[in-house]
Amino acid sequence: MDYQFRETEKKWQQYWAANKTFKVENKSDKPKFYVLDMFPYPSGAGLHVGHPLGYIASDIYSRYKRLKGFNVLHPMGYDSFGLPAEQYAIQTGQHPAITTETNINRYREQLDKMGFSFDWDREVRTSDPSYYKWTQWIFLKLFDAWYNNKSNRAESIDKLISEFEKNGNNDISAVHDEIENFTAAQWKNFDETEKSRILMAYRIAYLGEAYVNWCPALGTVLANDEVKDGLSERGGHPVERKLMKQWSMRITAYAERLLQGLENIDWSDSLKEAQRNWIGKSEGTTIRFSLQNSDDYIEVFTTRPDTLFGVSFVTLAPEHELVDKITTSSQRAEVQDYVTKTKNRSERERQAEVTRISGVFTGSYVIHPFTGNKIPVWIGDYVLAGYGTGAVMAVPAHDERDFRFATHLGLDRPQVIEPNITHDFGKGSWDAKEGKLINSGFLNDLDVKSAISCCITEIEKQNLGKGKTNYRLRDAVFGRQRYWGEPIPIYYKENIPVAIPENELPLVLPEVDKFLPTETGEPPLARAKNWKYKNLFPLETTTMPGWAGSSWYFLRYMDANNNTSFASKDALNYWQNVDLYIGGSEHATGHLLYVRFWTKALKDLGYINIDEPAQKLINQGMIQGTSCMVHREVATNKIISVGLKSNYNTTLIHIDVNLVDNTEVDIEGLKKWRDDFATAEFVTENGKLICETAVEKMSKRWYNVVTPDSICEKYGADCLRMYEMFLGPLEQSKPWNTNGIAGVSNFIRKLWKLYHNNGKFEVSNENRYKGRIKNAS
RNA sequence: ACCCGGGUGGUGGAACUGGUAGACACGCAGGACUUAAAAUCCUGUGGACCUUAUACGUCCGUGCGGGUUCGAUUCCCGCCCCGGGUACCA
Repeated sequence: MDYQFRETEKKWQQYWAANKTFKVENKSDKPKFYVLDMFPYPSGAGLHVGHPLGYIASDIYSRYKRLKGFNVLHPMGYDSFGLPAEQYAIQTGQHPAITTETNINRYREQLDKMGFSFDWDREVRTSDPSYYKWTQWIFLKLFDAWYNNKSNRAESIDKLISEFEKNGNNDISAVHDEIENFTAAQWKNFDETEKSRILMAYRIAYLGEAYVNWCPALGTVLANDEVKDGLSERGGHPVERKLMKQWSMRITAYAERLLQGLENIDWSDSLKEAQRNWIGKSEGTTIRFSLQNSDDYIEVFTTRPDTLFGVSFVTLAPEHELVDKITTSSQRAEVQDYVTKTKNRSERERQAEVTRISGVFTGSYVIHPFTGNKIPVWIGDYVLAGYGTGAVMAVPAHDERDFRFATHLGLDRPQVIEPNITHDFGKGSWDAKEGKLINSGFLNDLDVKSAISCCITEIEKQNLGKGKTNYRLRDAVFGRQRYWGEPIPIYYKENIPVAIPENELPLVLPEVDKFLPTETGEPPLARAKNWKYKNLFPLETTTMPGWAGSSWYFLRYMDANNNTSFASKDALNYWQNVDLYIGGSEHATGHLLYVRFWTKALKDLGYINIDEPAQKLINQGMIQGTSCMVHREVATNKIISVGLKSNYNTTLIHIDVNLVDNTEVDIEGLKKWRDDFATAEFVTENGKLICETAVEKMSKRWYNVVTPDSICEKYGADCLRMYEMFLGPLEQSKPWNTNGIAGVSNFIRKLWKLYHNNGKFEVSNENRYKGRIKNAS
């Protein structure tokens, strides 16, 4: 008799569920251990075999830790707000809540089959009002907070207001948007609108302005992904870069702490490196270039003030606010033409296509602060509005992008650094921070490093600018022009944004007739009947982004059913933070930065006492699909086995990977699978049709999706779990290939047989080898 | 374009700090057992050459091209290909 995995697995899965074997308490004499998986977005396609890889690893570790005497928190839930459900709703009219519920049920069924030891009593769903109530609550806490540079933490906005009342904002050192100075007396005289505007410049969750890809025809904002050559991918409508009011999060206030915090956590070096690069700390200085015949100036940020004497032009981003102002009448037509063309290309395209250099002269000049020379001001789309000041001082001899721009447009490339090795300045720039300064006035003969500090000192002395640390990290836009997300708990009283009192949360997502923007381009929530606070004040119509709910879910698991707080103090104190976090590396700079940010902010405000969400993190690799393709003769319906393909002129057709055993195609199955194969003629080798294989992303499109259910059905959950672990190092990406699974299945059967005789469990102390092997011990 | 990974037999992969490349396993082939099959056990298994066949032996081989070294999968330089990310996919 063989191992009957179906009965055995079913029996134990039912036992675990009935006895709540994996339910965990928030109190225990045992030491705690928190093992967390990145929770899934419940998509309509269900789980494929790639998804559970991390769950299997974490489940094994959880079980191990339990056996080692730990009280293990190992929960699971769903990141259930998101675009696909909304997109589906737009197409079918089906409410996203219904699709989401269906998908979750399917996920749960699949997860249960795999025998995970989750404590399902702690399940969370980000789209559930009992959950997003607290997401909204956290939003309000961040709305009522500002970042005090003196204490280096977020503090309550009340403290800031009382400081304004006492001393105005002169003594305040905060991370904030640009704001004029005012005294206590002035503050007291400001009206509500003015006070609101000023406070908004300080709040951590704030209504600010940000550039977005606005598509008037679709009435919505698009991701860079959805924009191609200034047109929307869907429909091909024009898209414009537009400065729009947007709820945002002042994550930049935490740039330095997010950087420093990496030192104390056990995450992979590559992941830390990715976060460091994303934060992009660079030290340099601002410099103002006065415009000729004008009081205006252009401010640039540079990390290379040593090359200041090598500036041969200044380049503005097409979106720069001065573009319109400084363009001379003779250049106006050309500039306008260029600006409309380029500023609507996505940032991605602008950076990616370095071969497509373009720029246009504004007609204006700035004055070099040290030489007094006239320097032309250009517009170029390689300069991004969102980074630094949206303007660069171009030093073509010592910056590669400036070099390309200058060469293309025939501009000067004055050399100011003499490299210590020979370098052909006709062929490229010398970017290295090495060499001796020449042609640089007071900087001559200095090495690069001393020149940098010397120049900053001089710039500050002459009040031309200020030494500054710049971060590439930008504040995170927090509003989305979408339906299926958390409503932002804000209403407008005479255009002043006001927080909804926290005891009135949750602000529940309203019903709408269609999941589309209104005719006037307002987000879908504007369609809701009477979307007003107290029937009077209009409510915010944008919703929160996908990362809102996932930025704190690890805390909710600690006390998932708490109605009076996001989690009790006791639970928070007991569980602290995640000991082992497993998830995909695609979240390296999104989710994993945001969750660290919220953790630090919540700590500052006194709600938790941990500084980092996860002590150890492992990125499981992605499991790719193995696609199968058959050869079909061009213009006929002959399917050719691989070995014979050289006799024919063929194209490759993807076929369902489930119809293939190794590389042999199940012809009868193929005929049933799609009509065009039913009538096809098959040219086989020894009666077999052999196909080609290729490694591709696992996706419906390539017919290479293998579901865990089908594997569990055929081989059992233990076999699936063991096989996935056997596939190779957890961190590495690897293609799924069902071929090897028989070996694991055999192993499990052998193991079972070792302890069973005629289907009965049998273990004895007798020496199995007694009398069979000489000198057996 | 930029940032982070990866590329080793038919397959998954191993090789620790520069020291016998291919551990371990899957698959495949041959054999034993069996009426037969399954299961189990044993043997072989990077490629080419030499050889009747073995043994012995020779050459090539870790994406490509160079370099450093007595010695390179490992270190350096320059490329190619694949995956992920690039801020409104999650």
